[in-house]
Amino acid sequence: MTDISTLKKSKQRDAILAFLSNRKDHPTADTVYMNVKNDFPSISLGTVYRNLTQLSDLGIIGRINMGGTLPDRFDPNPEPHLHFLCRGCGCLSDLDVGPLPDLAALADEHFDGRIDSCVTLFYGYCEKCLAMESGLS
Amino acid sequence: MTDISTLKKSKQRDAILAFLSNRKDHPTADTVYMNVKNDFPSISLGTVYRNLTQLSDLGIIGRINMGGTLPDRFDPNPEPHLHFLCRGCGCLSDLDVGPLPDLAALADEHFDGRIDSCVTLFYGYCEKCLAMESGLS
DNA sequence: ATAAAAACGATAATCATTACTATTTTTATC
DNA sequence: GATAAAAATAGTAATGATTATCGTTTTTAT
Repeated sequence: MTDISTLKKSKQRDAILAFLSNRKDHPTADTVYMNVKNDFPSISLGTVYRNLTQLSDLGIIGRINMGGTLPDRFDPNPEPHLHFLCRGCGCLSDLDVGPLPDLAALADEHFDGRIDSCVTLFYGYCEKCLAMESGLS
Repeated sequence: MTDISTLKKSKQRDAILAFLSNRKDHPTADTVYMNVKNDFPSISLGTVYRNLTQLSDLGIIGRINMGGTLPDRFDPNPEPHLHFLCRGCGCLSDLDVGPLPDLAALADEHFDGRIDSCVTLFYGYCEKCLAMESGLS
C-alpha cells in the first residue's frame, strides 16, 4: 500500500489528478469537486475527499493545512516545499525564494528527543495586494 | 479593543486563566472546560471557547493550530515561540532549543510581496517515547 | 438604585471531513 | 468473453471542533 499500483483504476481519480496537475493555486477539495463535476456530474464530494486523501497518503500529491477552520488545500507537487498565504486576498502560492536553513535539523541538535521534520507556513501580502494598498489613500 | 481592560470582569475567565497559567502541556479547550468545571459546575463549553478566543485575540494567551482535525491547543505564553508535537504520545511542548534563524526575515529578502511572519511546528519523538522504543524488541 | 453593555449557559448551527451502505466498476481467473 | 472477489462510487448520515443565537444574569458607569 505504498504506491499508486495498489489502487484500482478510476476515471474519477484520473480526472481529479488531471485537474490538480494544471493548477498552481492549491485548490480546496470543494474547488476540485466543483470543477471535476463538469466532466462527472454525479461525482460526490466524498469521492473527491477519499481520492485526495489516498493520493496524499501515497505521496503522490501534497496536502496543506491552513490553520483555524480553513479547509485544507491540495498541491500537485508532493515534495516538501514552502508555502505563502496572503493576508490580503487569501491566495496560497509556492514560496519561491532560495534555499532556507533546515530548522528541523538545527533544532534536533539541541533537543532531548528526536526531531525529524517541521512544517512552516509564511504569511504576509502578495505583490498584487501590496500594489493595491499603495494605490489607495 | 486591544487590551484586557476592554473586557468586563468575569469569574469564569479568571478561572480559565488561572487554570491555564499553571500548565505547560498546552491543553485543548475541552480539557480547560473539564477542569474549570470543578469550580464552576455550570460553565459551558461555549463560554470556554469564547474566553479562550478573546484572550488569544487580545494577545494574552497563545493559540496553536495542530493541523488535520486535531483541536487547537492553548498556551499561557502569548509570545511567539516554537512548539514540538510528539508522533508517539501526542504530547505538545515548548521547543527549548537555542535561537533559530528567522525564516520569515530570510524569506522576505527574496520575495516579491512582503512576508511578515511564519508559523512552524516541529515533529518527532519525545525523550520518553525514544526511551520506550529502545526498550522494546 | 438603575440601566446599558457585556458575559453567561444552553443549545442550535456551521463547516470540514470521515464513515456507512447499497450499487457499480475494475481486474484477475477461468 | 463469463464471472466473482475486491475496490470504488454516489448518496447520505455522522462526527467533531468551533461559532452563533438568545433569553437570562452579571458587571459597571452614572
